[in-house]
Amino acid sequence: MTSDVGTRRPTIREVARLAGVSHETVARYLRADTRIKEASRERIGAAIAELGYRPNLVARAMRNRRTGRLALLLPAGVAISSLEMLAGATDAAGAAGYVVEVVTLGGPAGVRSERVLELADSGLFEGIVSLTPLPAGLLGAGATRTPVLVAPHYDEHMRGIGALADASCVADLVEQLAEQGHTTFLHVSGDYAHTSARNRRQVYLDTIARLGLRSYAVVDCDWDWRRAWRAVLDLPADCGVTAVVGANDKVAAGAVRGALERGWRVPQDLSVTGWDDNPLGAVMPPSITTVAVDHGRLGRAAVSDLLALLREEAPAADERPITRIIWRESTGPAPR
Amino acid sequence: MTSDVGTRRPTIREVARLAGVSHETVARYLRADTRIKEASRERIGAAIAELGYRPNLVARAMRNRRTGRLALLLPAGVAISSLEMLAGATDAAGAAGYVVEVVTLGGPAGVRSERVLELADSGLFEGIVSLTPLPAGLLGAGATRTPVLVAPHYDEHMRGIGALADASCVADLVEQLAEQGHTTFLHVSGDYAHTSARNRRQVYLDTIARLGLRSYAVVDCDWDWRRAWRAVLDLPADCGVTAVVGANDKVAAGAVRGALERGWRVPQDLSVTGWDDNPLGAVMPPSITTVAVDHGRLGRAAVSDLLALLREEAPAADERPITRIIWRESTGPAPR
DNA sequence: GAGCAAACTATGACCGTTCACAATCCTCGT
DNA sequence: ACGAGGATTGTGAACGGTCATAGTTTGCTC
Repeated sequence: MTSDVGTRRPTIREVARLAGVSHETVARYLRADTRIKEASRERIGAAIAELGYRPNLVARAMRNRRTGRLALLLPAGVAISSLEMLAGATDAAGAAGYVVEVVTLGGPAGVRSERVLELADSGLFEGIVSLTPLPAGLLGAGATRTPVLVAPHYDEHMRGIGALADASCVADLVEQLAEQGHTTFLHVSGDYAHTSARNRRQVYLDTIARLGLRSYAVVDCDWDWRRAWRAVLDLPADCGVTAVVGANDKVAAGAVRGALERGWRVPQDLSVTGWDDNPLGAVMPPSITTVAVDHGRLGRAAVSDLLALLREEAPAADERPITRIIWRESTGPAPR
Repeated sequence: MTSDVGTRRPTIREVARLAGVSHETVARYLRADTRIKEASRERIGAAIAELGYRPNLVARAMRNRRTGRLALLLPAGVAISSLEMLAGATDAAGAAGYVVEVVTLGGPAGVRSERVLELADSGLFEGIVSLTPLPAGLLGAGATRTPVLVAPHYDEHMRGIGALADASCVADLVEQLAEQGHTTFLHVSGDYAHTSARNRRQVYLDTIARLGLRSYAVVDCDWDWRRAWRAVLDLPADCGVTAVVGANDKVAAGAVRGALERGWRVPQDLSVTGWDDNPLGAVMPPSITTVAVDHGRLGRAAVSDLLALLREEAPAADERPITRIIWRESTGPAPR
């Protein structure tokens, strides 16, 4: 096979000339058309091998309007929170014969919208999944000529919302702790600019109220473990708090650290829960009870929904919860 | 602006007709050619706005052979180890006006090579960065018509090699611990199928030998924290080990857990080091001394090198180390 | 107001594939 | 030997831009 960097690639017509057939017959060969004489088939195959021919997908896409590619939009400057989500998305796309392109969108909102429109009309993609919200105008019927699906998992700053901010597990956590005798709780929170942080606090407060429990305080930690640490260190000895609900594993670990530093045992004197299932949380002494979020499934679902949109089918409903509590050493029965 | 999903997009010629100029003048307008009369410019701008015209990048790429896209190859089924690396790659590409497409390659080696060739000749990409090694045949001069750069950071199973497996920091760790009086060490290792695990062990052993220190044992932990935990629990009381070098944060945390469980204090009785800078490692009591690896820079460098290849420039050398030790509470002077 | 260069604009081919349709080649039955 | 009709193949026009080149205006000088 002859080929060199920079050399013009052989075209379907050159293959055809070498094989002694018309270019269209070669095209038929390439699309595995069965109605080709065995003799032609062999000559074409030989010609392709000899020239090292490979189809030009750009030309094909131009004629076809089928590119086999989906775009995954991310706001620039903010890392996607989860690789699993990306992996899930590429998996789902791959299974359907699509390839995913990760495109980052930079600049102010106006510029970003403009780029989305460009992408949607670029002919490069059959569909677009955006992990960041888009201006309403872009989504109205007919605003773009390519289906655009906004995955309802992140806000414009890639802060989890929707399913990612679903805090219902907090209710389970509090309920189960209450069953183990805990009555006075403390919540160490995330940054309230994050919907997930707000929701966790709210469900915490609601559940406390619903079950007639007591919340000693909600500490605004801004995801910063030092504040959770400080808060636990500063708890009055008679505050009665026996359980801390953390907005994520980091603040939970901060709370654990504070407790240990003042001589409290975890969980004998204080139970602590986290969120995110950081792998180290399973190892550190004590290992941390946490909530695992199935990001991979969210990614797969986003792409599946887009593909459904492309095929004009109804999106597949998936009622399974994407969060799941993992009970570990940091929680136990209330003292006494 | 009139536009509907599925509607054919307006072409440059329709814009030209509406503006009363030739299609080529519109093309000049689009490429910001300055030599256009103000009057024409205005009419063209108005026509573009009215029709909602946006250029078809596929058609442009076909004529141009310039797509502005780079492919980033990953073996399917293996999650990329680091988002930062991906973020770095897209950053570097974005800065140069390119967009990165993440393509996963599945199947056995033969099929994968074939897909790489297809991609290289597809006309879709101006260059390809592969994070997984490719068969030697694909890389020889002229095997493909598109530059392919294999980033030397991962092996075929996405296990870190090259810079990612650089274990030279282990020498620094051991040296500094020796300066603090430590003489007898233990290494809790990773899976030796990983070059990084092998290198860390080797540099550990070499440094121990070079400095005339003693290695009590190398424990084959396979990245499993339970084995590190067990190993520390089972250390004879008189073994003399005062420092544990862990192949990553998880086994390090396992070692810490083992030490605490048998009543040893960390770092007063036992110093422990990890690797990877897991964020929880900074919080857990004691916080873990670790090695941070700058994945983002590796991603940026891979793309920069590819772009240099495209421009036929020499790749920019960057001699800064990508690893950096972060000293934390889990290490301290040797006891007594 | 003719002459000329510079500024601007138009024309038609071309990139590599697929599509729609037309043409040719066989294989039979009669 | 001939026509029918299926099997196979060929032809030329699209797709929507850019390139190369040629053509038309315009502005200026004398």
